[in-house]
Amino acid sequence: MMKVTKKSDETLIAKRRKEQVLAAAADCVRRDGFHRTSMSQISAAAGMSSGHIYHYFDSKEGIIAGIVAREYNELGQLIDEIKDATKESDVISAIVDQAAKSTSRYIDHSHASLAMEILAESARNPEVASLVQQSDEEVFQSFHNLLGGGTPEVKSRCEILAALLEGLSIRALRNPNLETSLDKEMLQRVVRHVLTS
Amino acid sequence: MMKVTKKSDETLIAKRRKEQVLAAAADCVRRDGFHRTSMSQISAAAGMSSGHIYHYFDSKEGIIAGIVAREYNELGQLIDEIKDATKESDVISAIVDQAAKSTSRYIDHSHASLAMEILAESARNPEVASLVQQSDEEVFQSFHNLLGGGTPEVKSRCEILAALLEGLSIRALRNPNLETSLDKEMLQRVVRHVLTS
Amino acid sequence: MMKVTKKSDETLIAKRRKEQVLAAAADCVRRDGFHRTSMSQISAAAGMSSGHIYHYFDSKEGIIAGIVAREYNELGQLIDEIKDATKESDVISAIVDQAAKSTSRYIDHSHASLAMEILAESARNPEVASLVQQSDEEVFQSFHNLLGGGTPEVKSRCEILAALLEGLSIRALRNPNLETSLDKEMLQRVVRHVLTS
Amino acid sequence: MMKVTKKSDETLIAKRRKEQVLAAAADCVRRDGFHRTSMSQISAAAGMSSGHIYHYFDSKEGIIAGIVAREYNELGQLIDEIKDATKESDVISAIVDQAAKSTSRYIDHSHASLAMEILAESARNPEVASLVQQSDEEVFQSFHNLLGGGTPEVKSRCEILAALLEGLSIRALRNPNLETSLDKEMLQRVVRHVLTS
DNA sequence: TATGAATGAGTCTTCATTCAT
DNA sequence: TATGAATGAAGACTCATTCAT
Repeated sequence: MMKVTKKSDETLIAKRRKEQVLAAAADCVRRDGFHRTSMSQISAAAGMSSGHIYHYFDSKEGIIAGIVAREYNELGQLIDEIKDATKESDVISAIVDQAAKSTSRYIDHSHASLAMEILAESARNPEVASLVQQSDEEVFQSFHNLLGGGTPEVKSRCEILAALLEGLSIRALRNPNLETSLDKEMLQRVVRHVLTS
Repeated sequence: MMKVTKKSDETLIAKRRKEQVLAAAADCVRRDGFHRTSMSQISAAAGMSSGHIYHYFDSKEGIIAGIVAREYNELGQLIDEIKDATKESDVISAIVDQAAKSTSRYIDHSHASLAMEILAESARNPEVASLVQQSDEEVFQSFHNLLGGGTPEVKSRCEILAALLEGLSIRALRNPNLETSLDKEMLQRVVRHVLTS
Repeated sequence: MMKVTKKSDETLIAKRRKEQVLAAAADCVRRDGFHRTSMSQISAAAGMSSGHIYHYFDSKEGIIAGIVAREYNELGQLIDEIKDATKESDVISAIVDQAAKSTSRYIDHSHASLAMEILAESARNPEVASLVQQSDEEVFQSFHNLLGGGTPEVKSRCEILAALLEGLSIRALRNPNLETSLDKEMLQRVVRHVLTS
Repeated sequence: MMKVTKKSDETLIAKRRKEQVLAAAADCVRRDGFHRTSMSQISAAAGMSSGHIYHYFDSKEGIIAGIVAREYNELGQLIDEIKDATKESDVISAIVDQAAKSTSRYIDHSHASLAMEILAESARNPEVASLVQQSDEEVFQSFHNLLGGGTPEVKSRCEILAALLEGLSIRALRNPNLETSLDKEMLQRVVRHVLTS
């Protein structure tokens, strides 16, 4: 059911329209969750009739898929930033720096909220699951390359690092005072330890 | 709306019935998520008419609350196990051991799935949020006590440790091969480092 | 469906129990109306389990019938009072006096409320309708007798008088200030005029 | 909850659709009463899907409010007719004539039935009550004006007149032979007496 | 007699989706 | 392209009634 409509032969205008819908939908979902967001909410937020949305997306699930893809694009940019930074410092430091910078993003309620929504959805919905997993694989591939190949050891380090950072989103939801409890320098030292120990 | 009905003056039978409903509902939610689980599914799974469920719970939201509470009870037991273990070894080792043992639980798809569902829900639903946050506070309180009081430093260590472990659930959903990628001994070393560095 | 259970071979205790239920039910209905009054409300108000009510009444509709009958019994008493009064004054004056005394009853919100409920019900429910109509006939019969027989003229006077008095209940619901707007002596003069003009 | 949706900026088509629903709903209510009329009955009678009715009304209660308002509009027209008639005769006679003409309307089972339903509802439902009371006030205002101002005396005459006429609806339900029992000329004389005595 | 646990049909309401315009 | 009227299936919840105890 949930097809990501092919991007070929799409006019530029159509692309913009789709992005407009996805941005609006993502906002709604961050606020209310997938299941509490209705097509009419999305259409209102996107400034477009609900019927017309079906010209760009096959179904509500298609929009979900679009949101997930959109989310991973942002992650891809993170990797690129790290690559750029390696021109001026060693890889480890570049990653540690980037991790430090990302902390606030992971802790942000709005981000955490959407992340949980996507993960919960991926646990039931095979199509969302495969999207999530493919995207994750790509990101990790890039990451392994940065760290000199996907040896088992590097892979494990990456997983632990990712768990730690993404886990911050969970902590943010469970503990509203996380921001004050968490010592960011301690976190940074742990990150470095994970990558180097 | 969503009140956890008081446990006082409930007959033993009523308690069993409620638990029967909660167990069934938790299964459904793990499989399909809150919003895709209908009351009639729950009633079928619980072997009870849908109408009768309302003798034990005020609403579907009440059931959600029950599931959340149930989940935290299990966590309380983990803490107790750690306390017991401290009679035979030092606290740090007891925690590290318990963390190692818990790893597979966090990685378990069924656990991760329910956890994300609860977290996603808590991000929109203030009543679930407050339940989640209160429970978390209690658990952390016990934890701080084990580690000799809630100094800022200890608090931060605990947060980082929790992020790391709970983050494993996220990794499990994003990477189906996590089990093979993750070096558990490396993880154990990191856990110890977080607690002692 | 709606049978008035036979009164023969009922124990005295049973009668009291039925009355207890009817009194409770009438209160509920006055407050909430037939359709918004649940059997469990009635059972709570009557101090009796809901299941047990079915020993005395065949159905919820049977209770309605009981309430209607109960209401007319009260009306019969009014007639008796008039009869008594005719021993000391002429019939017309006795009626006018009784009408004056009844005014406040017709205006009472609680009475008006139950009356409308019964009338509305009688408009749909043939069994309630026949109960209402039979009772009304009986009351009017007595009334005609008081006034020297049911000649067409007397019948019409009675109808007009009844419309006027019962119409006060409608006015009470439509105008919460009826009590102050209505000049009771004017009303009394009109009543006398209806009977004598 | 029960808002009468604003009539401004409604398309003509929407108005017709709403009227279509209200007419259908009023029919259903006359036949079965509010509580026994289901939304699916209304939708069937209105020739419209049940879901679509919610484009025009917020809830079933909103439909009730609409029916009440509709009923009072008709009453407003009565007043207008009286005003027109005063150009050709004195006020009293105009009112007496109109009252005579209205008699059959008040006696009509279908009218009486809906009136009782509305009154019964207004006795429990504050929002219906306020609608009913406001409308009544407006109608009485016009009426007082016709009779040369709202002096206490005039007010009382109006109340008694209204009680008499509206009370006919009650009589119609209690006595199916009212039409033959009631001498309409006698009634007319009483009406004139109420206004002039 | 008396209870209240249990049922399941029925209610209002929402919402993804379609389609005439 | 674009609208939004229209559908109807599905959902949470209520409640009269039954029945084992």
